[in-house]
Amino acid sequence: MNVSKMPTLADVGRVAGVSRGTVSNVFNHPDLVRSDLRQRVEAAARQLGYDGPDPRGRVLRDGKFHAIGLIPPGAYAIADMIRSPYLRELVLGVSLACDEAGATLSLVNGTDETRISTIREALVDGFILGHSADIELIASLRRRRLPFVILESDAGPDVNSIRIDGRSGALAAIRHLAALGHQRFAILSIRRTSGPPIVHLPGNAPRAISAGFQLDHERLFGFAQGLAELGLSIDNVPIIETTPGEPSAGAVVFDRAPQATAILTMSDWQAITVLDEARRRNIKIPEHMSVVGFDGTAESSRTTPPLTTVAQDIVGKGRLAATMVFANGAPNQVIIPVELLVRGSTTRPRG
Amino acid sequence: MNVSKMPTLADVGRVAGVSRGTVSNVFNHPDLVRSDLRQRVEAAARQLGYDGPDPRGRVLRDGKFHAIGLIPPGAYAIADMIRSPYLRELVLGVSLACDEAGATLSLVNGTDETRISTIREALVDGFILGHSADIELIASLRRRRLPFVILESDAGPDVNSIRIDGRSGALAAIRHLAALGHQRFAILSIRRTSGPPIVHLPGNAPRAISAGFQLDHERLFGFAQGLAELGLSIDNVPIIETTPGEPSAGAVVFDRAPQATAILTMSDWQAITVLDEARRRNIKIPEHMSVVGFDGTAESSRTTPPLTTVAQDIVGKGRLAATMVFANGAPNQVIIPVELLVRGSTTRPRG
DNA sequence: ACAATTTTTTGGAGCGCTCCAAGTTTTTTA
DNA sequence: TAAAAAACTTGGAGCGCTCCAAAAAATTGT
Repeated sequence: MNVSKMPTLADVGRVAGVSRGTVSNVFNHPDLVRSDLRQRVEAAARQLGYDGPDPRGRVLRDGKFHAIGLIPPGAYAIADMIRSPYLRELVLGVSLACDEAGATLSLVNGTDETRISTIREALVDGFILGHSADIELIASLRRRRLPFVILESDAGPDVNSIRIDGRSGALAAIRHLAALGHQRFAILSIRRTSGPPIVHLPGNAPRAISAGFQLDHERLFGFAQGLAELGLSIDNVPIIETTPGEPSAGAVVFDRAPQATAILTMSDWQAITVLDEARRRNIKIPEHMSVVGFDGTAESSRTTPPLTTVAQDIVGKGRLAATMVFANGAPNQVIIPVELLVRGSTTRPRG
Repeated sequence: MNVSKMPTLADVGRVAGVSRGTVSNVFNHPDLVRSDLRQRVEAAARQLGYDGPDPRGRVLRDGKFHAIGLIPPGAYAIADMIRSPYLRELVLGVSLACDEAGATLSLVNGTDETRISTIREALVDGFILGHSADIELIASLRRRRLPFVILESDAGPDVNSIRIDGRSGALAAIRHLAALGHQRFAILSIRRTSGPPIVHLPGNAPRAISAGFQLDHERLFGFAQGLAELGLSIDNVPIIETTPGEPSAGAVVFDRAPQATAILTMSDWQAITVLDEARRRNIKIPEHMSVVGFDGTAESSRTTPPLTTVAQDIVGKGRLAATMVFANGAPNQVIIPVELLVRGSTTRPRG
């Protein structure tokens, strides 16, 4: 369309009768330029339709993009980012820190296959990596030699990571249910790969629930500990792995674990699907079934009934992650505390 | 941290004993390079820890960022992007098109004040502008001479825009309610500035509802037309302007327009707040009150009851917008059709 | 009025890359 | 085997910018 080349600093300088450097100063350090010259330059810029230094040149010269890349977990790229209440708040936190730092937030897209090349070419100064941190991804991040932070996945002492204390949270959830008198549980865990829910019922020993995220393992460990305090074994608790956002998660748990009086989940998102399914089946929550979420998202307080959930400061986590990337300091592993919010979705079991 | 400079094409060339150009070819046009040389170069790259051409250099040379900037409407920047069901689907659509084009999606942040400078400096090849297209913003987009598309706001024949046929949608909504026998309506419109809901009751003439978005005006026009067909004037219908996401929208409409039997909204998001408030007040939807949403978001089908709503292809709109930016062709104004989805939130009025 | 000091302006260097015309080597053809 | 054709490699140019040391201009002090 626009065949006419964009004017450059040099063009403006030529028209104003000053050097490139002075024009640059007018835009970047106006206080260094005498005011009459400054006005001449500004007039020339206006005349040429020059709107300030082109970011392309600046990028090369400064070596900085002033942008941060957010790599979503899982295979669904930005779709999940949008659909998951947890990820939404995370994005919000990251974006707030970016705002404050005058940086831009780039959503790094692509499937598992293209993601590595995307990482190599993304126009960012650092990355925040969602919770599916596989070896190859981390290797490619290292090669790029940019600061990065991994969430909910500990990649060792030489890598920045931020995690919640998922184990304590899970433990607190079980203790809360135990105190209410629950004895029969079901757990909704996260399936890493796509596909229908995977159902692990007691007796299907040995149960291979090792393919998930580190996030799950930690929480399952907490559940196991809590169950042990009750004299129960997690091996006798049905565990159902569902893909994030899988709408049938609720249906599967009601169908396959009908004896449970309380359902523990890995996210508010999952818990919400359970609530939805319960409504569909006319199962009253919490009277017929207690449900515990995870994350403490804004959504969790708006459901009917409001969710009892293991809350974390998600926005703060996103903020902190971005801040760590910007700071680019020594590797650090942060653990964020969690808090069990007891709300309306849990009560004593019937009967 | 990393004091050692990153290796460059030239460094790799030096080690491999070839020229810069050949190394560049190895990474960008490997078929042009004899295989023995290619392997030598690859070995040298590996040895130096060179992970491919630095995007910074490429940006300047190619003049392209391969990225698109999404400027959210309103003052809340990315927060709204995350909270609004409509914007979420829009982001999804844009991101899908970006994926296909191998481009990155940048969320252009900043408040109204900083947005102009952000536009000047964003590392993108074009913009998609949410529905709050003010003159100054458009002027600054023009100055940058990058392709851009405006959504839900017609800025004239020399600017790309995509809009839904909001008037027809609004008309269809009224006709549907009229066919059910409704006579008394209330309208939830969108307040452009922040603050509590603004209530326009009949009699408060002249009603100054002119400060909103073009989006609203069109729909209000459609409502007015439909009301006229019923022999009614929109001047006798309460109109309440609420900020997007305002949780009290529902409360205000029930308090201030108690005589209505049907509530028309500008978004599913608003309609959902009405549903929430109704539940809180034990007002049965649709038995006690009919509610119509706008947008046809995924959320609208999951509410209880599912929303009757004026649906548009939001994901497709985002996709199209991105495609138009990438194509950078002659200015074009697209109007997307809408479809009234009649679901559970509307029925004949009581009595 | 002139030197010393301060303020302002200049233009070379270089950020890392890719294109491309020209040069070099290898392969094919007669 | 030499010339013609094809395949491959080279390195200069230049993308637009900002830094910075040095030059130039303006101001101050005596």
